[in-house]
Amino acid sequence: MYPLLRKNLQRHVSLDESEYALIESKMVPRSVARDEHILEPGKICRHTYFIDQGFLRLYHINIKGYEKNTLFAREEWWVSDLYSYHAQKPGTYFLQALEDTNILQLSKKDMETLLERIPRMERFWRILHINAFVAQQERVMHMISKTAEDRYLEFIEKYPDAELRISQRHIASYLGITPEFLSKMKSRLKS
Amino acid sequence: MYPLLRKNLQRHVSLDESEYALIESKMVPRSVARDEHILEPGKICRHTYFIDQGFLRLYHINIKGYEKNTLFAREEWWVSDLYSYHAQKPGTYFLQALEDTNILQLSKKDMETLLERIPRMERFWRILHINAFVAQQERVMHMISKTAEDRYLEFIEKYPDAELRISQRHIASYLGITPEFLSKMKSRLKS
DNA sequence: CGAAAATTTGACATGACTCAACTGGAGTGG
DNA sequence: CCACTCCAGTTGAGTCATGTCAAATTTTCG
Repeated sequence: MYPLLRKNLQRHVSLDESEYALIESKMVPRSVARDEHILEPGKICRHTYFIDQGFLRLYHINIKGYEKNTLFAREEWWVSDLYSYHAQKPGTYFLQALEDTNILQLSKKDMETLLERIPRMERFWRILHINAFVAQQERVMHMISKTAEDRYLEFIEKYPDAELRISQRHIASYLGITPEFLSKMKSRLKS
Repeated sequence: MYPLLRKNLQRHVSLDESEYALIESKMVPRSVARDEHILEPGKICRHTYFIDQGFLRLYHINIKGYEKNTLFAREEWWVSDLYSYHAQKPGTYFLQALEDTNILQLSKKDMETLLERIPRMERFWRILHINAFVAQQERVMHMISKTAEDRYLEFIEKYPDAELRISQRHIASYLGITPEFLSKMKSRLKS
């Protein structure tokens, strides 16, 4: 049914057919138009999302009123406002589609069911969150020890298609710099 | 045996006596002198550590040769070079005691055993890593959207005892600024 | 007490931001 | 097919936040 989802699950755990079927039965497909918001601050994040096709950004608005991208998510990524989802309390993030996107959503309640009925799912989520934590930790490390230029170069190396799919101002916001400064950096790099 | 460990486990899962006993049997106490290193880059992180008493820092050395603190860990925290521990590949971090410290260490192999014999442990680690991820994500958010001064004020509010236990240059490194600049900021804040 | 390390202070340098003007597509409607 | 608007991106001048380096001072600890 959802080959990309299977592939993703198989990365970390092996499941039998009936387990796959159960998981797939809980995943609700949904299509989201470009620019549409899936999540807004103050609301409780009731689902976690698996991206089958497309591109999302998780962002917040800082004290000065600027949008700041916390995280991009592409095909085969899971995304949600994890605090809000886990605690079922109002969240702080926006989640928005940057392209027309197809997601599979899993409610908190169905997640609990899956965790009860398929114990290996605990393992899957544990590993997923370990990886997510490691990635965030690395990003913190880069923020505190690298210059904006290094961070940019690393970003385009790590996500080679990013410049095609994400506008420059979103990349700048992700890197923690202004779009103007990114533009200047790029022209400096070219020469 | 280890009341703090029990308290920590109870935060997220409920276990029976025999399960506690099994867990405690795998935790190996170890004391670490101030300034001693538990972990160094290039080595495989073979244990995860629970801090019973004391204070550690996880840090790395950046391209310019400066130490950069990625994370502080105090009593009741679990810490390791998570990537290295999980993948059992050479890591990139130093882990060092900032005070005389008592830790309980759990080897990767014993961890696997615990996960097999106490399925609820998967849940425990999943939740722990969700929380860790959320905390790191928040830190990234602060790095990209707040000034150094705001980050400092937030830091001392969040860790009121930090200034007593951690030297200023370590705090500066954690915040991503130089010790000199932190010093200037503090004198500005006083007036 | 004395040496080494941590912190403070100051002068100067630079990375990164702000604001405003300009350029150059990508739609949209006539 | 043109004129128009609307963004995103570029460029430049001036400014502010933070870094660098070196010297002075204080604290820590053997």
